[in-house]
Amino acid sequence: MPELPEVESIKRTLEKNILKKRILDAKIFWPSAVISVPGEDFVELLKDKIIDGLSRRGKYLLLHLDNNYTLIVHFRMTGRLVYYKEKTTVDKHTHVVICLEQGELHYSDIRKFGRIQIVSTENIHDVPFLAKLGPEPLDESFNFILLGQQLAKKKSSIKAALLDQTVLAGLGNIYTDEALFKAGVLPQRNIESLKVSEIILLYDSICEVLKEGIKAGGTSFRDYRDANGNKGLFQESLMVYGRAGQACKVCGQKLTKAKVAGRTTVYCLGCQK
DNA sequence: AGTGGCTCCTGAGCGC
DNA sequence: TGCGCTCAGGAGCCAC
Repeated sequence: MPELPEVESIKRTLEKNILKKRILDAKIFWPSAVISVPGEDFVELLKDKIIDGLSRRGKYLLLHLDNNYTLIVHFRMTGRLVYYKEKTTVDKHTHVVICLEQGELHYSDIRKFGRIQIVSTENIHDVPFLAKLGPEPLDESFNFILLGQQLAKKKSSIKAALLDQTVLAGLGNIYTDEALFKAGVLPQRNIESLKVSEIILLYDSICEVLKEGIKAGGTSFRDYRDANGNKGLFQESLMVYGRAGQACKVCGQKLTKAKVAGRTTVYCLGCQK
């Protein structure tokens, strides 16, 4: 499930292959996967355009085209964007193929939650989900004071707040559980109960797990692949996510599993307070 | 404003 | 072997 480190890894592997390449055509196999500009044809907006740049905002990947349009890709659970040097056959989960002057870009998604949207670049800040996104945790301008201010807007559990993309952009279930473990904070804790020292620890932990995730090329728990079709390695470094019932790698205590903020959550009662 | 439930989807894993 | 069930979940939406 692509979160910030996975989308960043896709962006980095994609940059090497598709930057400055011209789009010749696009084929849509499952129309619900794409959202066009009202009154415009998705494929026509792509044809003959050059991919001028790539960026990432939270869990969204942005492909900037030279006609002042931007493709926004949200992978949700099982979305993939893979570059192939040669023409490649599609499978039943391939929803969009973007044909480049050299190679093809395949968008596939088993669970069909993801979407590719094209918007006019000048209106990009009006796109609701982008406009509402909270700060980028790895931006230089982000710090523990800003984290504290963002958290103070909420009155929920710390886990629910960290998953809220308007509080902070890019965290999903995996990195939230990992950051909370590293910070020694229980996911059910109410935000108001957090001490400044814990906010600082949380800030450091969020940055660390995200950076380690990027360094490892993301987490391939099940479906995630980068733009070259390769798995990430961070799943080998996970301390709690997916390890319910197993021994804590730090204290040896059996890890606890519970529903917090409607999500499966794993934590250590020995290490997290 | 918060939570919980529903929705969109498919595949894995399980019991029988 | 295969059926039916449960679970996984990002995020928008709605009811309470």
